[in-house]
Amino acid sequence: MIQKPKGCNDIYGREAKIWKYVESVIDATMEKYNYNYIRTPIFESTELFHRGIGESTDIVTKETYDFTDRGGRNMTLRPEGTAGVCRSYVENKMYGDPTQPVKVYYNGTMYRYERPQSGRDRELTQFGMEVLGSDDPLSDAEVISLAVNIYKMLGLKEIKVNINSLGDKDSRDMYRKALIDYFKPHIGELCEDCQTRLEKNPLRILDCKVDADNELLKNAPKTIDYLNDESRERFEAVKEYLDIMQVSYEVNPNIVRGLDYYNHTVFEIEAKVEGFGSNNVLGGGGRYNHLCSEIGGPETPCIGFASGIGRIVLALELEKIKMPIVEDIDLFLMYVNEEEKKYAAYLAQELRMAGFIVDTEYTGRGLKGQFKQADRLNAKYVVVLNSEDLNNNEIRIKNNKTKEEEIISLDVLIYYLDEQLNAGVEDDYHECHCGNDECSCDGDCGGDCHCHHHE
RNA sequence: GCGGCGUUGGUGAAGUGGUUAACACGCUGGUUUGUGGCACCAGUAUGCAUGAGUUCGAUCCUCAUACGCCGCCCCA
Repeated sequence: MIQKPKGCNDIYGREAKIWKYVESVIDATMEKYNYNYIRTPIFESTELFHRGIGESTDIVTKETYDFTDRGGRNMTLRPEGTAGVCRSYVENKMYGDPTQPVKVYYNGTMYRYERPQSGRDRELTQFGMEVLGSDDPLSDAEVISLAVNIYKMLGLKEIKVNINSLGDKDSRDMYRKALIDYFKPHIGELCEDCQTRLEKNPLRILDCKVDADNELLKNAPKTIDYLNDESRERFEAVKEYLDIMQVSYEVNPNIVRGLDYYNHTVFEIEAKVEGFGSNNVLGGGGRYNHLCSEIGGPETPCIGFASGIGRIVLALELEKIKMPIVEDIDLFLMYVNEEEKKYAAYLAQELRMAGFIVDTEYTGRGLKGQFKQADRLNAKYVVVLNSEDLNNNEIRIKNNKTKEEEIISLDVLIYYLDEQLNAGVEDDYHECHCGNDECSCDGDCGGDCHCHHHE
């Protein structure tokens, strides 16, 4: 049997409906913040990622899907979204648009050649946003608040923002040096991995799980202490805007992010979810003021965020969060003989065009099997087509919940269905997903609740 | 890239070196020749991830490969 490639997934059925719902919330929230959808290629020149992300880490050298196309060009399946967006910004000269900054969001598949494990696939779907062309701390705060609000609109509770600042290039270099100086005399007390990290990527030692309880780590120099005045003021401004926007956060000096291109603000957002394990980070991002110039564009200050949709879907399911997913149909059309089947074909079309969700029988089941099928599909109404009725211009329609059957004129079928189906529409149709326990909208906000502003 | 464990019908799964691979759900048909969801009856894997080997004989033992889960590395 042909199997799907390692680390890839088929998403279908109920899970697919959850995905579409999550994506619809993302779209709606992005729209409110005035971020425009952008689609960039799934593969790009290998060079884009090498220059953008940096050669230093393992990431680019061995963890991407590289291939040579028939023209001999070196291509790479995108491992993340930011580089492609920056390339597009530069190539399309968006820096010339009068409406700076450029605010965009994407949602697409990324590819990483890694050994799959919990919460980590080779093909994954991420959404993210980027603000290109602003160094204003307000844009940092806005990106963070937007990310938080998407999670909240989805109904996730206990969202925690961890924020840190790496400072500008000077601050970062100073800090890196300070870290090496600090750890070097104690190198023997670190785990094996950290000993190699010391030269390669000293910042990551702070993230180490093995040495997490090591006193050495707890007393290590903090990025914040090495910020120069300008960087420090900038970080304070970001935090102030977050306060004003009523986004709660925690300064966590161990957040460093893996990539070279980050500076100033870096952050990760985690959710406390039962069953999520230690790997509970939903997404993260940061400021990257030099990436655009690195790939040949003008120096452009940017900030962005990215988050895996698969993990969000998993979190929603684990938390058993109610979602407005349609899992039933309006009407199931049943028939027995060929004449009735033909009428079913005609009627299904008519009703669908009139706006109803209609299904019928395609596998030759008997009437008994068709009733079972109607139940499996959660049909609200069933119709058993009958030649005699049809000759009398009549049709039997049965409420599949109350089991009451009525014989009505074919001419009023659409009107009848419309009336019946919309009768109970006032019921608890919308669940409020603002994520605020104190919310008083009682679900009548139509999914459009802004009550989290009153927290 | 390294390591541990796993893979049995549509599904959940039991099982054993030896002839018919349990049980349950589901599905199909019948009892009921066009109004079901109950009940009863019947049918439903020449097949136990794939390939090779050991053996008189392999789903079971060995090895390899693929995929999965979980760690490590790395984490965008």
